Amino acid sequence: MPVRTRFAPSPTGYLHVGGYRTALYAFYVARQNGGAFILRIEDTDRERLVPGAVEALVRTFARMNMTFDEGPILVDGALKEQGSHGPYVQSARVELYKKYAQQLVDDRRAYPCFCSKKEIQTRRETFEKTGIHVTDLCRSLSVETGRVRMKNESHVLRFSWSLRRDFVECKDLVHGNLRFPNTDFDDFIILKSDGFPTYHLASVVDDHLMKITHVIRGDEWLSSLPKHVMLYEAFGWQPPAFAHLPLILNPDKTKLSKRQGDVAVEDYLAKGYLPEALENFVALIGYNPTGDREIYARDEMIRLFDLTKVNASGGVFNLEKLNWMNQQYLQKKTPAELAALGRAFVDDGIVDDATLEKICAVERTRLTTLGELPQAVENFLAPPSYEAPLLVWKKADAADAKASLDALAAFLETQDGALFADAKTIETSVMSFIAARGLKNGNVLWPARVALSGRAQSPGPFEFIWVLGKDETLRRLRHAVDLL
RNA sequence: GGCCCCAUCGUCUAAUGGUUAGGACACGGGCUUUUCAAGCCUGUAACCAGGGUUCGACUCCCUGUGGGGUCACCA
Repeated sequence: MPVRTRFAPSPTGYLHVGGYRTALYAFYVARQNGGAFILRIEDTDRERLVPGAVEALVRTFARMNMTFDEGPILVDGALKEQGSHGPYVQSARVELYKKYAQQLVDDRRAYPCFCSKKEIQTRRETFEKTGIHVTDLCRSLSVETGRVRMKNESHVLRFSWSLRRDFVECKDLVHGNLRFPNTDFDDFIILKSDGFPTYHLASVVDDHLMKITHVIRGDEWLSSLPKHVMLYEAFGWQPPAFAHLPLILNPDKTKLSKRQGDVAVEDYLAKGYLPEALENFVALIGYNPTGDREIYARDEMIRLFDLTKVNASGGVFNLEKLNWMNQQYLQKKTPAELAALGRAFVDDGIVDDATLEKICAVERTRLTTLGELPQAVENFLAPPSYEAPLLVWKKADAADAKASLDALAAFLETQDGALFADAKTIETSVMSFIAARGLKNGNVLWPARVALSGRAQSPGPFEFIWVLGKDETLRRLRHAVDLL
């Protein structure tokens, strides 16, 4: 049987990193087995519809270079569907859920309940106060009564939890075998009074109909697993394999939330994290194929991934490590690649392509995210502003600094364009100039760097000369001489 | 509170009964050096506790403790 996995989010308008990792693992499993990876939209909560959310989600996955084999896709900006198991948006499947819910009613595994929300609420409060469980009154209604009242009374459909055994046994790929005491479950709702299904019914029906082989989802669903197992049993369907993934946590170990930082993939993209770095990082929360390495290409992950080796415990989202990871990926890019990627962050009215590429070449080891590029550009292009004493190297004095800068400027003045071709050539020339004059490296290079950058800490002078070009270099050098 | 899940350095993890408990981030030191980065070398740092099982437990079992999740006509 071909492997089929799905990512089934409710459309909230952004992709939570926890959901993203779930999708990623499902993607790995599907790709590893040559199976299908499916996107299904769970929009059965009509009160929480977010306009445009599906489009946004599809675009985000595209930015993350993840493609679905089935599900909603964007064609010329319009939402379409691909795949032969659709529709893939649950709101378009309501009749299907009604049909299956009715089947359960016919089989006496579900029944209509006419209690109002208020009544239920009252019962719940009574239970909390007294410990006396008064529930499921409608279960004892006769089939005939139920059928009659259904015609003109508002009602929901409840699953009839039958107490035929002490435990519900469940299997999970990451947690192993689980058993839940049967006594804890009430008759949960499968079809709401607005005719829409609840998650439990919809996901079970869809996963079955869409021939999903591995249900991969977050740990927050673990406690409702028995409900789903019972639903499969009531329908007489073979349940898929389940894998409940550990939660991604805030630094304080609670479920990752907006309150404590960015939770959306879109946020990290906007800050200039590379998709492949984010993927690598997120994949490693809860799982590491070898344990002695951190950088894995996607192909490698697909090859090595093993659901049964996913950690059972939650993992903190460690921003420091993401930063390191992103830097690693940034350093592997060529200057041209960085410049192309960086264009999204720096307007071309501010810097031309050639200069941006030079700046990228120089800043490569200093960038944590692409979002820092504008500041880097600014640091190169804005006229330096500093106090004259900064120009003086700790082992020299002002007079020496002035003489050194003067000599350097004079030397560069005489050079033609060839010397300015690249930072390495500039370095070679300037270093031999320093040696020929019997000068000391620090005495020349420190003041030169400050004159060019205006800062105590910055990229080196040769890199500045290269980026700025001959004219601007000389201008800044002479300005420094004047200051001294 | 009921039920469920979880428990290795501060953090992410490796280890599937026998290791000086390994790697990575962060942090400290050093090298390189014109500064800052990057790079290289290196240091500090962990098996939650108590009982078992076993010749031998981080690994298996029990209990406790701690943390988390979930208890909706939300997913």
